[in-house]
Amino acid sequence: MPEKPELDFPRPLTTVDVVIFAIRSDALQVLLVQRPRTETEPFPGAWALPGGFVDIAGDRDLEACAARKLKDKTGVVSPYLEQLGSWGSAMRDPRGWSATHAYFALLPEHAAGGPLAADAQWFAIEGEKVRPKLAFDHAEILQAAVQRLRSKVEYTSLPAYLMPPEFTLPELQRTFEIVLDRPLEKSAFRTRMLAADLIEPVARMRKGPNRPAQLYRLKKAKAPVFFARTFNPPG
Amino acid sequence: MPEKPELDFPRPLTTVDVVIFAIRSDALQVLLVQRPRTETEPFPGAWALPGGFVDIAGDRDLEACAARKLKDKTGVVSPYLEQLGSWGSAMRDPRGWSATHAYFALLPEHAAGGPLAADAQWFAIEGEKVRPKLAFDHAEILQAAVQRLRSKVEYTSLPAYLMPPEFTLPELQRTFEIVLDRPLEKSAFRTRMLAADLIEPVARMRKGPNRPAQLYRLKKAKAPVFFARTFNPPG
DNA sequence: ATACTTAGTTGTACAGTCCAACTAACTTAG
DNA sequence: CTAAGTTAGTTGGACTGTACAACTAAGTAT
Repeated sequence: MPEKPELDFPRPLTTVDVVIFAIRSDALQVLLVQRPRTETEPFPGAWALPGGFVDIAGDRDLEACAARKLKDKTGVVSPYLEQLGSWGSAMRDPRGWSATHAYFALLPEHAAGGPLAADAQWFAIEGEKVRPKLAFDHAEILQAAVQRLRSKVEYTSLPAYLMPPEFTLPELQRTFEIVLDRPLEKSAFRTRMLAADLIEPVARMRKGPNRPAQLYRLKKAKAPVFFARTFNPPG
Repeated sequence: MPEKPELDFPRPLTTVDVVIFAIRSDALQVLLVQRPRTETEPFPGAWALPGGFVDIAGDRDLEACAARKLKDKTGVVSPYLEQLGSWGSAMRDPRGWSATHAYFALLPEHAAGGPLAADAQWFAIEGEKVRPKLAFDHAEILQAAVQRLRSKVEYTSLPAYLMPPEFTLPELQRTFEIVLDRPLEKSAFRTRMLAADLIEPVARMRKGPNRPAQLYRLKKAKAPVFFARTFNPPG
C-alpha cells in the first residue's frame, strides 16, 4: 500500500442535477436545458436536466448547489427541494467515472410563469417521460423523480407546493389529479384535506361563471403533511 | 472562461457508506467499523459507518461499490440494499470538500451472526443513535437511516428481510415492533400480513414450551410489499 | 323562470384498524 | 390427572375514513 493511498485515488466527476416540476397548461411539466453545441461537450444540443459540476470553492453543500442551479435557470427559490438520489457509474458520462446528486423541486404556478434562462424550456411529462431524448442517464433520473413524486402524492400534501398563494379545493384536487394522472373522489378528498392541519380559508371566494368557491391558503411555513392512507387502497 | 473549464474543476472526494441493520439479541443493531489509529487518517480510532472511497477502476457503479463494502465487512450479500441519500459539503471531512453516497442494508438474523472483519462490531440502536460518538457526519446519516427505516416499516414489509428463512407470525410481528419501538395490534397485524401476497406457510410448526406456531417463509424473490395504510393512523 | 355548470354536502356500503374477550394447544407443577 | 400458566390464533363490536352516488346550493346564460 502506498502512503496516503486514498487521497491519491482518482476522483469521480461530481455533479448536481435538479428535476424542476410545475403545473402549466393543466399538465405536469418539467424544466429542461439545452446543452451547448460545442464539440468538446458531451451530448451537444441535447436536452438535459438543469445541473452541472459542484463548485467546491463556492458551494457550501450539495443542497446549496442544487438551489443555486435552480435559481440560475428560473430566477426563483423553490418552496420545496428534496433530494432524490444519486447516480454514479463508469459509463454514464463519456468523460469518465461520474456521480450526480439529483434533487427535485416543486414550483408554484405563478413562479413557473416567469422568465427563464435562454437555454431553458418547459416540457410536458407524458407517462413518466418527456418527448425529447435526454442526455446522459437523465431519462432514468426523470423517471425516478416522476415515480417518487407520484408515490408521495398518494399520502402527502406535496401538490400544495404547486399551487398559487390562494386556491380553491377543486383547484387543489385538480392538481393532485394532474400529478397522479387519475381522478380522485371529491368528498373523500375534501374530508382529507380539511382534516389535515394544512390549509385555512381566506375571506374571499373564487368567482367564475358558476357557484363561487371558497379560497384557501397554505398555513404558513407548512411542512408537507403525511396521511395515514393512500388515496385508493390497492386492488 | 478557460477551455475545458469544468473538467479542470477540482473534484470532491467521493465515498460510499453503508448503514447495515440487523436484529440481534432482540434489538435493532447496526454494524460499525473502527477507524485506523494512523495519525494521517481523520478521526483515528473513532467508530464509523462501513465505507470508503469509490474505486473508479474497480467499481462499476455506486450500488456495486456499496455491495462490495458490505461484503468486505460481513462476508454476505444483503437481500435488501437501498440508497439512502447523499451528504456532501466543504466541512464534513477535514481533508476537503467531500460527498458520500449512503446506502442502507437489512441482514437476516442468521447472516448477521457470521464472522466479521476484525475492525467491525455490532451496536444497538438507542433511540435514533448509537452509544459511541461517530466519525464525520455519520451520526446524522445513521439517524436518517433509522428514520427512513422506521417510516417505511409503517407501510411496507421491509422487516421481512430481517427474518431467518422460516419464521412464525408472532416472530415477524416482534421484528416489526423492535424496529418501530412500539407494540402493534395482533389481529390487525395478522390480517394485514396474510392479506398481502408476501408469505406462505410451510408444512412445519415452531415447537416451544407453549402452543406451537405455524411456520412461514417469504414467497420467493419477493420485492417489498406496500400497504395502503400505516399501522396506527396518527392523531 | 329554466337549464346548465360547478361547489359542496349527505347517506349508505365497505374495508381495515382498535380493543377486548375469547378459544386452542402446549408445558409444568402438584 | 388435573390445574395453572403461557403463547397462538380467532372473533365481534366500535370506529375511521374511503367509494359511490345522489343530493342541495349558488352562480351564469337563455
